[in-house]
Amino acid sequence: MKNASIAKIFYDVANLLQIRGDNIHRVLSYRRAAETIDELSQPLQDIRQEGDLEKLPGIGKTLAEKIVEMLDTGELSFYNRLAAELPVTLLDLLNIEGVGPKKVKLFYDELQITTLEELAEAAREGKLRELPKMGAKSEEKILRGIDQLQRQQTGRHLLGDALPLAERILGELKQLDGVQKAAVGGSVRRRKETIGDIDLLIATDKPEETIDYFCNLEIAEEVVAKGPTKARIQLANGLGVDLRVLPAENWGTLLSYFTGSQAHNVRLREMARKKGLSLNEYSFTDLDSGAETLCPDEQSIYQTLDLPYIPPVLREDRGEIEAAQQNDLPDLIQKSDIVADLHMHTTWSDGQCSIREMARAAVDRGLRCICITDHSRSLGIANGLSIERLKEQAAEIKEVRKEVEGQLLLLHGTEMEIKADGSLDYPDDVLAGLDLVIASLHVSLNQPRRQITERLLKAIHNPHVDMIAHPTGRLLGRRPGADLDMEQVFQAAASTNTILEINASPQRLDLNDIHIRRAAELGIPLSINTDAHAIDHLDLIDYGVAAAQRGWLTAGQVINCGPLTQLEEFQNGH
DNA sequence: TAGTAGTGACTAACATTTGCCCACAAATG
Repeated sequence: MKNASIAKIFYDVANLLQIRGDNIHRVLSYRRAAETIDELSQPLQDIRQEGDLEKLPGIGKTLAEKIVEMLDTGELSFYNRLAAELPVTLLDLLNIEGVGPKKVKLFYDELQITTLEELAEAAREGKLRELPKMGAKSEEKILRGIDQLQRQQTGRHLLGDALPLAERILGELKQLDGVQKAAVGGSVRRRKETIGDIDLLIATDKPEETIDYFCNLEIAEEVVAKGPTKARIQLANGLGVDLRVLPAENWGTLLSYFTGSQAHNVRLREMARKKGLSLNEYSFTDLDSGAETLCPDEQSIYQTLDLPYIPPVLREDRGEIEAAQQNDLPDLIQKSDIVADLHMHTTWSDGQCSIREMARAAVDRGLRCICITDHSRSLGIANGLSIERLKEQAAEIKEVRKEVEGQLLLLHGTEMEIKADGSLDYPDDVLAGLDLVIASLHVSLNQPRRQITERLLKAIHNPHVDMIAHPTGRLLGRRPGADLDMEQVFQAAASTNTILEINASPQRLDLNDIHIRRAAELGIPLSINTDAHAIDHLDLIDYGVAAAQRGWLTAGQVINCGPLTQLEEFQNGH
């Protein structure tokens, strides 16, 4: 049984217990365990074999036993008992905006409602308004919520879509009279690969005008909530946008609160309480005297808690608080550290620009080195290069190289197919003539775990292969990526000193943050590349850098960081 | 339920706003 399925069952158990009205600590325990499992980089089966299940945070004797049961039998008897008691379709109702465990229980107890359809019907017939604490407005809201759910508009959105949108809206609000500070918060500020909604923060002395303006934005399809300090709108694409407005004196606490993550905030607030303080989005309050301390910036919050500043990308309660306490936070890689982009395409295969155009664009962006890596012959759909055309391309690269000499190191490589049978697309003697060989999986990504893992390991062990691009092949929100045994992949990459790519394309971000961190722990060389198919794509490097930061990387762990010596040393070693 | 105490019991819980119905549930980080 896979980690994700086990986590799902724990989430379901937590929700069923909550609907049943069970002890909240019990509920939170299951939820915490599910979150822990979701973030693991290794299969639970492996951890179990090491006997380390109970070492995982939030997992003790009872939950470890339940994990073992699921690994062995594929099911959980405790869950089955709960499911016999309460219909599992009740869990679907929790996905409706405005419906939580208490309402679900109310609908079930009073009207025997168990499914979305039954709830919608009861709402249309006006039965819900008869229930205590319900009314006509709640009924309408539930119908809207169900409609939205059925139009599939509640999923997560790509950071690559949300970030530009957030900055555009913020840019407009910044122009308003009275606005002193403005920022994007939430998971967008933390640069999570996907985001649930956009959070915007404004410090102003004219809150009412700001909120009115926000609620009347052209793109606002619906105003979901509107109060004196807070408003929420919904856009046509289903994306929710929250705005929180406070005076500038509350800026630090506001920004911190609205940046999250929730888990990080809870940790900070617990620490505050241990110091006899209460922390909220307005200030610190002394629990004895009631005296308030304002924080004009985030630094002063961490200072009050005796911590160094923790950058937003790390605020996930994945050990950053402990690291901060020991003054052991990583010196995170920055975009300015990147001097090379080692994976990009041209019109020779499926790119939109010539070698010359890509080279000039790289120079314009201050890069010192790029590698042209068009697709190989078997990827016909992308106009992959035959051996003959690869040689012709080498000649053109030689020409352009002269033009940019002194400004840019122009390398000639390939993004070579690892074919479905595990063989490589070019023979060794061809590979030997290239500056950099990237190997990639594009086809037959659905092969069973053992087969596709073996296929990738074979490529890693080929002495000519320098790098594996977008290792899992996932496309965010579209396909999950190959079912690889990542631990085996990491061990092989570590032993052969093969680079693993952090593909910066917002659709991929592959490796992900958790895998990045694990790979770096094992000393595997990493490379952040754009996989650009056009000049503009070179700018997507920001997303790759953000992913690397979320994986706790320093510049020293990334091969395409300056000076170029790191790269040269690597090449000499291969 | 997990963790810490010390082998059966106790404690742990962040803090807010909004909507909507009339005191609370849901949602936000």
